[in-house]
Amino acid sequence: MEQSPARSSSVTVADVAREAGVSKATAARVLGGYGIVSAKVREAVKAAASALDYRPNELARSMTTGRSGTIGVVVGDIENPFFSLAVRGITDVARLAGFNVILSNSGEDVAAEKAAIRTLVAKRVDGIIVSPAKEGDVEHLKDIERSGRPLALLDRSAPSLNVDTVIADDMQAAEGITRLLIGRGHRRIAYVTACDTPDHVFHSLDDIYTDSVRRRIEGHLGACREASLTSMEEWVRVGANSSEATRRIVLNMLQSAERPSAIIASDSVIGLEVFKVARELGLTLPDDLSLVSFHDADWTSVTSPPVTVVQQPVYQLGEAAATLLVERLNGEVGEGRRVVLQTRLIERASVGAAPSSGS
Amino acid sequence: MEQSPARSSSVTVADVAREAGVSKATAARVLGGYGIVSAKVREAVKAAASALDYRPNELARSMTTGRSGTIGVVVGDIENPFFSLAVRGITDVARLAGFNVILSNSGEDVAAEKAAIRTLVAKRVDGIIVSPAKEGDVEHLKDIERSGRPLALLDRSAPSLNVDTVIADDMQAAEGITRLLIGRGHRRIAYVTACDTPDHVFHSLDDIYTDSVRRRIEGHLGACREASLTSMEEWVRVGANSSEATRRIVLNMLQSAERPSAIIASDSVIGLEVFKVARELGLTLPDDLSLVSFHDADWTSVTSPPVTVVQQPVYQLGEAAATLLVERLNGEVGEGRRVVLQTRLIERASVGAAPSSGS
DNA sequence: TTGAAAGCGATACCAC
DNA sequence: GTGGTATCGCTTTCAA
Repeated sequence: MEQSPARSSSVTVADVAREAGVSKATAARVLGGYGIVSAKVREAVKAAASALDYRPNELARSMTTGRSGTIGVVVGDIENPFFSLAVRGITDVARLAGFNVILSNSGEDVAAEKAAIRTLVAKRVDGIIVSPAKEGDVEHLKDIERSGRPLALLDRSAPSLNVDTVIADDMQAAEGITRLLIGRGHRRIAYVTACDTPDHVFHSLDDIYTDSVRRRIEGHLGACREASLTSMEEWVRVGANSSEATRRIVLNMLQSAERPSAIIASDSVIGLEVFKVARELGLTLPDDLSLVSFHDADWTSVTSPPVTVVQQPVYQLGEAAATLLVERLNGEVGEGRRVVLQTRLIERASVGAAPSSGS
Repeated sequence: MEQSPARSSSVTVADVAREAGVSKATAARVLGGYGIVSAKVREAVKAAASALDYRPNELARSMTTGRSGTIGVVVGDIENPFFSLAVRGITDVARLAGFNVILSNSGEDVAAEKAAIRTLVAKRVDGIIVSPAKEGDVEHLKDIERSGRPLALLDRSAPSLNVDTVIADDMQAAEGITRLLIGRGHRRIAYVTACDTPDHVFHSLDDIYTDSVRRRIEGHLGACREASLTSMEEWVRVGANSSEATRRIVLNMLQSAERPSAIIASDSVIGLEVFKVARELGLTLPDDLSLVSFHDADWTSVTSPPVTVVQQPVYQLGEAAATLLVERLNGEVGEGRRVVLQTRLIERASVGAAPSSGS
């Protein structure tokens, strides 16, 4: 017992075959679970395998079969509850379908995303799911297709890519929020997002390279136009990509002479920061400031007041992306499919009427 | 351009070698970045490689070198902010050290954990980090060691395993909390944890198979004994492993005749549920109920009142585990090391004096 | 410095 | 049914 081989085992099919007194091919058949073998031989091989403590080498198997049983996932930040929930959806589906997941963080940086994908392809993953940092910069994603591997896009589409894509109806959601706010009398509505521009100022939609973010701003501005509100672009704030940056942006806005009466947060991490800053400044929600956030994060329902949010089907987003990918892996062919999941506005108590002093 | 090979590339070193007019071995040397090659030949090979759009096959490389450049991570639930933050710490360190991460969810189920580890070993990951579901059931973890791969334990130790382990000082943390509560006059202090027992009732410490949880309860009960409080075991509630279960347990306790005046939540997911139930029942924190939660989750600081928590160095826990593992991978040998990271009590406003009606 | 050839551990094709 | 053997793409002696 004591002398169990401390050295890496490396018991191979050949060893098992020898022990069982059969050929390597036969042993491989039972160990690999393919081909036809007599019951008697099968038992003998199995016995030999467990006696030797045989461990299959997936690497070798992958090399001959061409399938690694692994899918690669590249997201912006696994620490963000949005992505960790989506990843949970992906891993659940993957496991059920017999796949493992290699997870990479891009930090929303295209260079890192590129490197991650290069590695994933080198590792011969069977397929890849990515949440592209920039919809315009997708040459590396086309490479995936060229390598013959299926690709699925999560939460963000890329117009130039004809691949399976799963997104939420961000535009309608944003429209809905903005209409709600306008209906309550708000005119000075700020939109805060993590996406950044070179000069950290929003000029036009063309500045926004992250698809889901652009669709949201598009919906928001559309609803504004619809209500004949002009120059609302000035109220769009970009660059909230860390809690410090968000804090700075929000503080700045809220302390200026003409401060917004309502803020839309593009994700729950931003929403949380807005909530903190507002409280720090002694602003009362919703009397002094209205707040709506994307993503029904756990905390949004326990604050005082609880926060009105856009509930996104995050887990399902991951599930759907993984499902589409697995279907491709199982032979599905044809045009890239586009799945749009519905969001739902959950009205809580962070939205109130605009102060009458306004416009 | 149009006729770029749609078929899986499969440009191999042999192809590059041919194109460059050198031997396979030479081409492999420059492509693999090892051995000595003349500058001239190196350039020729590189040119040929990019002309052919050569993509290395890590699988084949791994098979000969024996290293896959991958580490496996098995956690209870990536969706839990505790683990997603720890995983972020792991992936950051791994990436810097040149490793990828294969992520598996065990769902705190030993069978799933076993299966995940089996797969990971089959895939020949270089090392594994796991947060064992049960400290007693670790035969499969010993297997990892037997396979010659380093193993590191995250957040939970296993006495029978002499491997690198990174944990927080849960026992002291729990002691601190309980002393604080007792000092404020509390006598009916409930402890709610996700860990379950066969009959869903806590009898003794031996029931608790998850190391970190046991250390916490141990600290808690120790502080109780210290203050001559007896039968505090009756106030320990197990089985809060889903929001529904937690809700049921907490509702039950809080609606009983003799309800606790303070609750300790073993993680932030439980803490959130306690908060929700308390509010639902119209209980005011901290007047009607005091609450302390483990894990300084984002929401704990924005509630009214904000919640007193044990701040755990979660990201650092992941970082440290990955660092220890990488060191092993780089040749470090010897006894398993044990790293204990300090926690810190963040006093906010969810703890108050016990109602005078008590004992 | 470069080349030829032997593995690594499985699968798969083709006879028997 | 079972066995022999080429093969996958790369690394790694060992000679030249």
